[in-house]
Amino acid sequence: MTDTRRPATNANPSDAPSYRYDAKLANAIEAKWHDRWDEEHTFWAPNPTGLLSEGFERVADEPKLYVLDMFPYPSGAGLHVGHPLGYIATDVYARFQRMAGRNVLHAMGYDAFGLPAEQYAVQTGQHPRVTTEANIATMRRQLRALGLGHDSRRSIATTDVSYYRWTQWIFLQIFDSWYDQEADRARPIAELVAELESGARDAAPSTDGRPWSELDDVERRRVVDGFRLAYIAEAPVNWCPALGTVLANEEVTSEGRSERGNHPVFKRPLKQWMLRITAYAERLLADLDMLDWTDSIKQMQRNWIGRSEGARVRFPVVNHEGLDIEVFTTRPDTLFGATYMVLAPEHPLVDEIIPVDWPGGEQFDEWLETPAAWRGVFGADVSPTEAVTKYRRFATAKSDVERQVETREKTGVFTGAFAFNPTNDQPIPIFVADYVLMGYGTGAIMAVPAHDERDFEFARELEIPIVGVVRPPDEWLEARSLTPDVPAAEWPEPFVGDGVGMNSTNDQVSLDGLDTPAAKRAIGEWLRTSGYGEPTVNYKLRDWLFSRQRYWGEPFPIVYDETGLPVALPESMLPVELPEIGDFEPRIQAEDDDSVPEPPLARADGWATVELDLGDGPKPYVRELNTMPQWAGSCWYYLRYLDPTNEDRMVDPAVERYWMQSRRADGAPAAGGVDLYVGGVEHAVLHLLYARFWHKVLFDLGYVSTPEPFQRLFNQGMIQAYAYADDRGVYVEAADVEQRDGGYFAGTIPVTRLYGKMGKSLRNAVTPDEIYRDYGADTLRLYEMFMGPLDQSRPWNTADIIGVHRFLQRLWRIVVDEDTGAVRVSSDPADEETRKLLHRTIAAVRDDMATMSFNTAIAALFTFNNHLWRVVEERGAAPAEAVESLILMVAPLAPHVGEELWERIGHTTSLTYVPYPAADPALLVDEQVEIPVQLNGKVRAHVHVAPDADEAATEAAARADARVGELLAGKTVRKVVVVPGRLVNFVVG
RNA sequence: GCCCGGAUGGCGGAAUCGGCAGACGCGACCGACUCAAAAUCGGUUGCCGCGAGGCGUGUGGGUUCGAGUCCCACUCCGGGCACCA
Repeated sequence: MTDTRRPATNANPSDAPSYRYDAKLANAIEAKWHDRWDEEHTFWAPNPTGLLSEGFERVADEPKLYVLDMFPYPSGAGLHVGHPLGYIATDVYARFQRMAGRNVLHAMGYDAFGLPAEQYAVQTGQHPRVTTEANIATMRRQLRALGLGHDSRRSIATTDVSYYRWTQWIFLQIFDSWYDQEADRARPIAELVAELESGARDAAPSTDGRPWSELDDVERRRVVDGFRLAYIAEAPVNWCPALGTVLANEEVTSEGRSERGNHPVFKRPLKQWMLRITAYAERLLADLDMLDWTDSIKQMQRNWIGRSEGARVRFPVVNHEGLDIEVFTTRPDTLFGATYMVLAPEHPLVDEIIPVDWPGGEQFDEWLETPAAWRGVFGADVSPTEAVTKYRRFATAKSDVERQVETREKTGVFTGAFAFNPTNDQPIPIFVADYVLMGYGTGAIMAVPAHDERDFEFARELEIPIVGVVRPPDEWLEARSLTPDVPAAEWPEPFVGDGVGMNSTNDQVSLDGLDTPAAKRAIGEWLRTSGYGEPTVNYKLRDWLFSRQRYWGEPFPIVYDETGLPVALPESMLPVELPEIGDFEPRIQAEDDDSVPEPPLARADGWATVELDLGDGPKPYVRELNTMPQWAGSCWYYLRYLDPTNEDRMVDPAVERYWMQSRRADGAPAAGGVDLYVGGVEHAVLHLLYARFWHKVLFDLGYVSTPEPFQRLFNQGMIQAYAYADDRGVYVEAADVEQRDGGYFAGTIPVTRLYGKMGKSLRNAVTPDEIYRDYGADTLRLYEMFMGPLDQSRPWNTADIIGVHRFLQRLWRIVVDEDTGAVRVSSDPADEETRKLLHRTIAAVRDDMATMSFNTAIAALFTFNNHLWRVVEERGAAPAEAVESLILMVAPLAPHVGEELWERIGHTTSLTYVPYPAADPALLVDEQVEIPVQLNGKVRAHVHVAPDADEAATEAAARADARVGELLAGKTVRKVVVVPGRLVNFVVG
């Protein structure tokens, strides 16, 4: 196999026929049609109203279709052939749907804010705007060459001031909203203020019990700010010193490194903007059911949201009247078995509960002396405070990477304090251990070692009592050679499944004998009545950390007054333009530097502070100096495509309704507005979760009409490629590798073949430009669609391209004489065979195009193309009806050749809106079908029958066949299975 | 560890409901054209076997007249999550 050798398609062009479809001709045709489409505004999709409504009457009766790509980040690296796969697919689909009578909206924009542009700008010393615009121009040119049918009027970049003005506007809507739990939706903050003022809502829970009327202005603002969907919080955040910025949880890998750049990330407390995505956890989870997404993506979102049902339980701290430690547990039924508690090292209550000395003596009967192991490994003479302090230092010094790599041996230290197990008032010790995470639940747990792996391990380590409160099923015990009377402390491992309650009775409640679900209900009831807790639902999802210490992002439309509290700028002051500064470099910090990071915008002289009149006279204000994360702009671009020139609104409501009110395949109203969204699986949680969240806020506030943005999501696979490394493991340029003598060689150096992502790092990138040069864009399009199913990853193999190129050559040759350039199409009617094959092809291709099975659509077109070529060879020309249909069917896949041939056979207008061929059902049925005859399930003969022959007729036809007669001679037929139209099977003895 | 997805010729891949495995393309082989080669065109091509025939969809079992497709148990590969109480 010679993957990398370029077939000499045009090796000797001077010798080839003058009018052959080769790369040179293809390039000329393609350039011509790009210009024509631009001039004729071929792909402009009219809106029902507004500036882009010209020509709407033409499509007023057509159903709309909104096809969307995940818009690209315009990187400086340029494209390789893997990048446009999804764009080609959506273009083929959109072109097909236009011909099938839909008003199709398909546009392309650029997600242009963000880290890489800024880093590149820093490296080259140029302003990020300059490099970004250059990158966009390059990418536009490369994508234009593919002939993508986008409505160019709707192209936006998130960095356009006219775009991010509305990103800022949306942020203001989020800032000016709160989540009404009873109504289960976001509402304007003004309505909350009204409720607080009228007394309809009690401010007390957030003000130490003081009523609204007794609060001063600043206190009132604090209360209201505490409700907002966008709020400032001092919280442990992901700090990436190497990038000089904080990151969202979603941007940190499981190895505790930044997704961009793979730098270490540390937790540190910082004051940052947060968006209250957690308020939407349940809806983000539940509404997944309405979407046509793959199960795996839905599952990834479900896992990220991480819903679990359980209970909150409050444990009173011994000797601290009124102080409770609240925990979340999914197994409240094991509460009687809680023999200790654990707080996360960062838990705020740790400092409050630590006693001066280790408990001992008469203090507690059970704990005559604090065991040495509980005091930590820091020496026997340290105090509880010292032990905990040292342990905390030990825990935080471990980076997330180390926590990951280590064998997860449980470590921890006793705080010296106790809490009462509320079921029996027994004091249980409270530990600090880093196996409990501050970021989940309440940052504290009740530990039930008999029924939890981690607690069991920890309890074994520190010799803490293990009390079984769930009797395992007999099989579990038998598998471990245990009997029911063996105490849990002697089990080899904890029992974590469902069983039957035991040792769980007090004066008020008994779980003994109850199965686990019943026990959960009973203890939930008891918690509620006793006041110790209540059943609840907990989510892994955290609020979205929304500020970044970067230059190249959207400025917040926020200023701070003398109180230090945030003030939203009025809509009339938008946009807040990104100021020009000389030095946009982030301040990179050392890993141990814990000074407050300085955002680049702090260096914007004359901008960072500003005098404004926000209604109470001119006053000095300090601007918010952080910028928004890259995800902000990508959260709503699909809405701006709808109405990109609207200066008064984010999107006109009538336009929004027109494009976003959708129906599902079965005709039912869809939850999401975008009919088809195609993109890579890498955005499964980040972008797709954030965009759904923003959409739901906008839905609650009445700015969009659907609860979800994207009805159908399609994840295209990745184009991968072989890569080659020498014996040092260094990658060599894949294009230079040859296969010979059963091995691979770069020159004379033997190399080994590997397989992976296409790109610079593996030195195996193939660029679209080289494929245009050697074959043309239509060949590239066709090849990418023919490689395999769109949702699968598949290897690029340049050698295979020749196949689809030959297809186009043959198609061309059917219509155009290669030597003379003359068009040859016969006006004679097509023969029977051709017509039947044509209509069968139409039926198959239409079907496949609608389901995006482009690879099999192309296979069917190959077959028909080959047939028509034989007709041309036999008769000198192919019948016009067949040629026209073939051109129209190929056109969405290879639009330039399609248009050119369409024009050459005599049409003067683009085929973009010509109806896609429809199959005549009468031509799809055969007079005779050949069906197999099996003996004991093995095919032994074939017979011809009418397609509608019934069982008896089919069996009779089979028996009448001479070959079948021979086979059955002398055998006893025990059973005959007849599937009319499919087969006959004789079961013989 | 948990949750998804996948495994079919030399290669990419086809195969509605369980009903002729390998459509279509690449490659390979043979032939036409050519002084020759490339390009182009035509034919052959799952494996074993001269043939009759046999064997074949990751492995082992099962259901069925019939299994790539359904069920059970596994292997390997890819992706996601991971001390989530």
